[in-house]
Amino acid sequence: MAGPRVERVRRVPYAKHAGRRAAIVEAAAEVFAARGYHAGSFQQVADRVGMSQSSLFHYFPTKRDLLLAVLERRDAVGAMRPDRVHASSFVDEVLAVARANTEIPGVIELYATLSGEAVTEGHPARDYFTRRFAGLRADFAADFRILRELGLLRDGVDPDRAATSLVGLWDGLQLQSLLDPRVDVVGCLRDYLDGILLPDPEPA
Amino acid sequence: MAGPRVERVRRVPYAKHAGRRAAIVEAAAEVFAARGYHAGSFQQVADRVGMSQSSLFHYFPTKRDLLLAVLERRDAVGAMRPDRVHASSFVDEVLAVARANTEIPGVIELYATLSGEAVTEGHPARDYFTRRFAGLRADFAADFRILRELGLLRDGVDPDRAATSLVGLWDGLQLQSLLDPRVDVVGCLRDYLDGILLPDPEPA
DNA sequence: GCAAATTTCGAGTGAGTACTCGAAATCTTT
DNA sequence: AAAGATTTCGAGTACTCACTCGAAATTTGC
Repeated sequence: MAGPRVERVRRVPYAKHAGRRAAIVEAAAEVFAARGYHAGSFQQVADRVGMSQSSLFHYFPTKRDLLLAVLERRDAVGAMRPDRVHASSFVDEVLAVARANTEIPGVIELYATLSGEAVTEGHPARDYFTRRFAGLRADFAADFRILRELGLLRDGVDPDRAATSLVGLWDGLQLQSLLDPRVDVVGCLRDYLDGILLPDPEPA
Repeated sequence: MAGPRVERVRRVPYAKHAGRRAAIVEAAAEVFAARGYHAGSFQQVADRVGMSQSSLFHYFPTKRDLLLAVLERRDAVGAMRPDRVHASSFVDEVLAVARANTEIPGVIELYATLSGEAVTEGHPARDYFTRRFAGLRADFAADFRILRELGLLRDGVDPDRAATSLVGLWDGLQLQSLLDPRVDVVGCLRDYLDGILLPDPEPA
């Protein structure tokens, strides 16, 4: 009797696949950062990565898929929090991330450009940014609650509102810094945090 | 002898002109607010105002011109500061403007959408937003300096940095509020101002 | 009421868009 | 090396874009 008909499904895609895909996502991130989602085109991404437009469609069937891949990758990269060990405090950690963002070119542009576009009708990244902002607010609110437990939060400061403000301030400062590099994102963030937090009790 | 050849230049355009133009600008503001500059089209504006696309070109020779007219109009409308008389303080005035923006639909969308797009390469509104942010920072910095003179600014608060932060916070909060209406723009702004200003000295 | 200026529009134009398709080239496994 | 799967690309599709042009309809000044 004949063996069972086996659907041969490729388990490992060709070796090139992952590398090509990564190159495309990176090129797309650059294009979207510089021109925005709507104004950036498949052709521009193809040119930058050195492939034909139709080859791109082999990896990403729609422009929307390409955008979502870009956002996913950024999350993955951003998840590697810098120097959590060396950060001596919550403030240090926030400022370290802010400083890292200003130093890696393209990150701020990407988020500033896309978050603005994302509020338009039916934009594919709208959901992503809604979740992202909500997540950041929740994370910071939790941090502030812990700080309050530790007696490090100034009286009368509401953790949820402070979290919302911190996220807003951060984003707004980054946008300004794109139009005028003299804007000091890190300095202003430090001012804000200094204003709502109490100094560490000096070890006698 | 014949009279001098007079170049007849129309001084007053046809009566319809101003009204039509205003209607177009308003329709364009709605389109740009909902879809952004690049994604919004002449056709959409024409449909909304009930004219043919080619008629629009009679009033605005390029899309860029239309965008600049929209931004100019918003400045003109915004220049009518609400209730400067009834504002009992700097804080009240800022919060009144913030509240007004949240209540007039379309204003926040327009600025959030366009300011994000404006940081992209060669965007026609880039210059506008650069100037606008710089102007707001200068205005608020001047206000904070006056408040310091009056002894109403908390010690250690730098007027310039506070102005930059206020503008950033305001913008960032508005963006968040578009994606989640529960975000309390006015409340967070009040929190911030309360944090850097001193309470009025009670009249004994 | 008449001539001139303005306003309106239908019908394009060329360029660019996301995306499809079929077949050639390349890679993997056997 | 042969067979099968994957990757690549050239050519094309249907569509939308900002914008042009020439001529008809309308408004204005006289």
